[in-house]
Amino acid sequence: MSDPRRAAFYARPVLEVAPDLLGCTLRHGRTGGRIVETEAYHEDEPACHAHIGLTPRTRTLIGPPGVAYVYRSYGIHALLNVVTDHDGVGAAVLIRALEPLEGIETMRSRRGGVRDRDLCSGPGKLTQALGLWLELNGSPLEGGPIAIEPPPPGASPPVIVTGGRIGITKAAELPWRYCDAGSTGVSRPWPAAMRAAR
DNA sequence: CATGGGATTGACT
DNA sequence: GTCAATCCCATGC
Repeated sequence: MSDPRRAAFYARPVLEVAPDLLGCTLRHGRTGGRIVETEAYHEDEPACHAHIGLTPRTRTLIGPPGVAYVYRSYGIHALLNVVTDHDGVGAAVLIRALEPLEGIETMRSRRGGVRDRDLCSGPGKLTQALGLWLELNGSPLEGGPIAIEPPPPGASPPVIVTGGRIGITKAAELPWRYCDAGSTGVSRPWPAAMRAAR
């Protein structure tokens, strides 16, 4: 099961889905990029929003898989997750970085003059570059405005390295961050295994 | 009803 | 390296 266009792709444990998304193409409108960094979150560990149970905020996260969970971070940024596992289990993959592929001019105008390599090199950056906002919370990833597709034919497969998750204070020791060591688009700081591989 | 804390980023020293 | 911006929502009184 490696085709994200099939619903069963998302109805799996989050630790399987998170690495499988590396190399796939994320699209919104005429903008899109190759997913090069993800993180897994699960209700059993305290860094996950769903750890506290069902609230208005966590309804999407705990609901059926295969939809987008978009929330506001630090009052400023929108962060994109894909919901995984079964209905009733709070688990999702945070999309942390892309390598820009399509609609680069549009991304540049939305991102205000940063270097091309920084257009999507962070979870808040990529939502801005793709024009993803909070209204897309709950959108299906099949037949909706957001699409995730398998790697294009001939694309080099991701070199997957893992590390601790970024920017959290709880359960940061879990190695649930997945990066493509072959990409320069990964957000800082790079995991130790990735620095060693370069 | 008041308060506090982020799954971040960009500007500045 | 430090730090402020900014707002939703969970929590506590």
